[in-house]
Amino acid sequence: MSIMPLSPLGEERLLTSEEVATVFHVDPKTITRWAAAGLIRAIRTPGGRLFRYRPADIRAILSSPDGQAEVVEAVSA
Amino acid sequence: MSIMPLSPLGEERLLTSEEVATVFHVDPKTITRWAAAGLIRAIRTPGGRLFRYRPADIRAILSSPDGQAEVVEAVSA
DNA sequence: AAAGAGTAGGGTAATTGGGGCT
DNA sequence: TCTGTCCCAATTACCCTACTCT
Repeated sequence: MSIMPLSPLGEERLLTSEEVATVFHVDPKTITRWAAAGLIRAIRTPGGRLFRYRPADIRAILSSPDGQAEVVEAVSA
Repeated sequence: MSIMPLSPLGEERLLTSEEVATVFHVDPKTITRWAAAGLIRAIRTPGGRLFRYRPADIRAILSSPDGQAEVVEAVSA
């Protein structure tokens, strides 16, 4: 998988838990934990099984010293 | 360079306290102290327990004669 | 439709960071 | 003052299984 810049909708391709885990250098399980705990915004696939993440949200966390990326919007629920 | 794979966001993977400790040949605890004291920039995981560091920041410190790497926002993507 | 790959969930052990002390 | 080690609590990592996605 290479660099697929944008999705057909013109947005950046969503990241998988494993990809986000790679960024933070943590276990993929930890990412799903953060998502489940509402610590990071996640998008659930219609099947309800998978978590996907917006690159912008991840970058926001990386830019925050506290890792507290303001959850601008409450998680879907 | 480029032996180190880039993360899905196009950045280098973050380093753990232990990895940074290895670089400086000190105890990991010392690294977290530096981070807590603001001597080196650190990114906390959303879980709030772990510290992660940008390779670029560490390199900056290593390149600085006094080890005084400005804590400025080095990266602006 | 079937098979293979990938990912989330559960449970438990290990690691990490905070505070205190040397 | 700064660093390393001890104890403790919370988070994180690794095991296996079940279900989804391609």
